[in-house]
Amino acid sequence: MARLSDIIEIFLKDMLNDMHGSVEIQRNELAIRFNCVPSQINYVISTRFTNDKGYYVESRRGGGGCISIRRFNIDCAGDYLMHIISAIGDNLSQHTCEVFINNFTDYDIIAGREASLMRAALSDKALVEVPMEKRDNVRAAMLKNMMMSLTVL
Amino acid sequence: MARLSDIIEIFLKDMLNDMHGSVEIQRNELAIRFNCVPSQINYVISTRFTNDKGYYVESRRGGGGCISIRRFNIDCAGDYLMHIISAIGDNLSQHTCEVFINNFTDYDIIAGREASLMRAALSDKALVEVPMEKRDNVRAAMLKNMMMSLTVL
DNA sequence: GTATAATGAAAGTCAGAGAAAGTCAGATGT
DNA sequence: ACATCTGACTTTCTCTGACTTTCATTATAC
Repeated sequence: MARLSDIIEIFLKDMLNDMHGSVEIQRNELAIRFNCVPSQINYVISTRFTNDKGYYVESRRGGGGCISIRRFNIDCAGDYLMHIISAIGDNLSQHTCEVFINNFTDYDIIAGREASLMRAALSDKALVEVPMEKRDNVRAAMLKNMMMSLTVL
Repeated sequence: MARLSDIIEIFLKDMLNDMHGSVEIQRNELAIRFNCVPSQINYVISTRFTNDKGYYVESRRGGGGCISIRRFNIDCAGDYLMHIISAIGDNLSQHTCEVFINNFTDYDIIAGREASLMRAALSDKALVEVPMEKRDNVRAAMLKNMMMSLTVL
């Protein structure tokens, strides 16, 4: 929507695509371009370009400082998947699942319909009959299992 | 007669028709337009745009937040799917799921990868933590939910 | 000439304000 | 009785500004 954060996020992601997954920006410059306070840039980065969304961010302060954003290179989807699978713990909230699934689509590991299927399977609605205290546990097992099934194909 | 909820319901459904089954609204804006409290919108949505009436509702809070309503696509692959969905009972063994999934692939309703995702999600392995007596029940809910999600896009 | 101090130009942090939507119990209407 | 409506309160997300930290460059001291 008209959220500044979303606009900046898209701007940076487009930039990343153009630059093959690695950009360097100046915080103040970007803030001026989008007519906001510099710390807004930090907000966008810390909410949208986190480590577990597949980004690596570095920065340098002082004169001529800058922020560099790199996207993990996942040319081998299988490796990435295995990495994720092992990183998934034993409990996953519906919300955390969403984050994972969105990443997978961002990285073209799964298609839109596949994402809907996964969301549908993992939703609280589908799992309503599973006792609360087991639900996040079941979700973790399901997500792992589903991701596994993709590495085989 | 002419209850506000009905008026808002009709308004939203007209909007859905105009927008090919998918709208985004702002709760407060709508409340102002109909001169009611914002929570009235929640009431309308929760009573009229439920999942089993064929709608998907999502929302985002915070500045620039919104509510999005999508209608299942009942005409395309929909009729057949809806038929299938209603044919699925309340209990499904892993084996029965297999049969369904194989049928879906045979009739080109789902692709190969989609089938493996579904098998993975519905397998006994993924659902091992779900108590035995609930498992077939959960499976039915999951399969229905997954098939539903396909009718949207 | 080298070492240190001062200056300025970045980026970082964090708490708080603001802007939505969600919840729920109770009042009201039919 | 049941559906509808309201308002107070909660939660989540976004945005801002004051203040801090870090770095590079330039000026000063020896």
